[in-house]
Amino acid sequence: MRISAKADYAVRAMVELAASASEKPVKAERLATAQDIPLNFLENILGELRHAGLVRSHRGAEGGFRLAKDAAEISVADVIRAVEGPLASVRGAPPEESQYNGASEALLRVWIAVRANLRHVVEEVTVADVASGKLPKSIDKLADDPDMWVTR
Amino acid sequence: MRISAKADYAVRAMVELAASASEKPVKAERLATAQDIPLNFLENILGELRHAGLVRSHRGAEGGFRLAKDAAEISVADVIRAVEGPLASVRGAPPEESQYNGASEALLRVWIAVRANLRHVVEEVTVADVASGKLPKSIDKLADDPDMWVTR
DNA sequence: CGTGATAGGACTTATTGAGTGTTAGCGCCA
DNA sequence: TGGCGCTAACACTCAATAAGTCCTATCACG
Repeated sequence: MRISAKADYAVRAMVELAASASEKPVKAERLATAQDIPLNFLENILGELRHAGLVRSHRGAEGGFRLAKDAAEISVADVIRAVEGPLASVRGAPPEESQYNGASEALLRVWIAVRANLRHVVEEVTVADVASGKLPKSIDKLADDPDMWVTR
Repeated sequence: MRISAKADYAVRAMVELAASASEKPVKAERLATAQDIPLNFLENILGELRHAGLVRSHRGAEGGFRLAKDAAEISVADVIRAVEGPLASVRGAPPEESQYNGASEALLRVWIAVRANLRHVVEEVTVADVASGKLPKSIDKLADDPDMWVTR
């Protein structure tokens, strides 16, 4: 039920990369200062993103990172999965692996529904959407409800 | 993005309490065996639920726990908040407290949308719903999509 | 008054988030 | 062509939190 710092940083770094979209690689340090992320921690994250095939890296003086594919092809969910593993796990494992006895049998369906709603958001929004500031209509609609801006 | 063991256990304990709905209090040990929860950890959780005013406890030979109010008046969100604090935080703080620079400005709206969709599920489902196995239609609809049952 | 139950800490242990330091590869330039 | 400054890559530490255990006081009822 919480979005980790790692996931937040990873998405922000990807968005920044998308915004600096040229053929020249972007240095990790520039990403760090632009998005206010601890540099060393960011390098860790970039390593995982590279491992997942979301970014390409280049060493040397003119080195840095660039997106491995078009920003519009990368969803927020892809980024989160790359650094955090599966979305919406229960006790660290996929919901369907848990055993629910008797009275709480229906709880599994609740967790599945939570996951479904979560996916609807993060799978639909792409890195390019965030970078351009233009979110899909259905997402904007959710975020426009003033009730959702209060902490409860 | 994960449901903690504590939250899962707490909801299951509440559901079990709702299902054993008589005037007699239910002993912690019975809840533990029925829902397969470590007894000592469960006692911790029940303490927090009591503190939040969701359950009433009774000591002594005929003691145990019972719901403090009607099961239909208690949402899953209430239970989770009692043991975990606010739903859907970003880096441990409410999303609206984070600062998003430049390119990632729209990201805040994404996290708000995530929170909104999360709330729609857990605020709507009550402990009574789960105990009876009859979830609200909108939730059932989400859980019926076979796509949502695969881990991705 | 004694049995059986909750109350509620204090105390391990494991996991993971967060951050640091070191190593090794690349490209330029002398 | 050989070294030097730049970069990513990787291994590692530290801290916080989650998960689970254990112990002792306290209370209620028969």
